[in-house]
Amino acid sequence: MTKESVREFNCEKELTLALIGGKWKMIILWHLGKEGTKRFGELKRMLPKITQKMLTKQLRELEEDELIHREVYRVVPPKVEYSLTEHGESLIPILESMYQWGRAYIDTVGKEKEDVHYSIL
Amino acid sequence: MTKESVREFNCEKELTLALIGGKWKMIILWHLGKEGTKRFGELKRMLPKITQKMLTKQLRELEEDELIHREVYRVVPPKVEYSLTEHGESLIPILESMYQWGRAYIDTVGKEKEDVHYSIL
DNA sequence: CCGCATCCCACGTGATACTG
DNA sequence: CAGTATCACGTGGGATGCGG
Repeated sequence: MTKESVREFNCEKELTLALIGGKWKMIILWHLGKEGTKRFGELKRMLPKITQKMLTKQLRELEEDELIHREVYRVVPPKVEYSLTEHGESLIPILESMYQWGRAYIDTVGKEKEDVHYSIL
Repeated sequence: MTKESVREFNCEKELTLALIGGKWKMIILWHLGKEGTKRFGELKRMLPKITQKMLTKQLRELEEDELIHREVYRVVPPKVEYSLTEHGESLIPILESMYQWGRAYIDTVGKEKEDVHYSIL
């Protein structure tokens, strides 16, 4: 992830998956895409169940991969804003497709299987 | 995954991610989508680095999620064929998008960062 | 307000050997 | 040929507390 790392994949789509596959990454990108620039605390409030450590980690990785931009304002109290980069923006249509595919899947498969429940928080 | 399970997600796209997120699932779906029905052994040969156990596990989960169909022929030696279901087919365009996004990403970001290497096997 | 350090556990994945 | 069964391990992720 940092210096001199090598990422191996069977196919380019696995690279894509690796970049958005973190537990909170898609939803972070989603919020930044739909609502624009957000402060750290705002994101934290939007994702009630995330811990500070995880939010920080996911944001750092997204930044490292150049999907989001991190703007630090040297003031007290500290203020940090996050926004999508061009690469991040270009990912939104894919997330949109995944969102719609998921909805359709629940509507059909979700109904027939009483033993599996999909809970959207 | 099996009986009386509950899957929790922040959003529908996380469900989609959960279904294709296994280490070998996308590439299995990809091959079945591009080349049609395949036998167990054929898939194994296409994914040289996968173990039998993992191939079996990924196939079982894909079947459980109704993305692929498993056809068993009661003959000796055994013969089992796998193919995409309708749900599986409908996923291919998304995989296609992810493939193309990954290619574009490597072409731009991949060039500028000498310290990270993306190796497509 | 934002982030780092530490400890810890669960789970996904892998290596290997055996079977109808 | 197409699977099970066992054992083992790394790491992604969670809880908690400190720091500038």
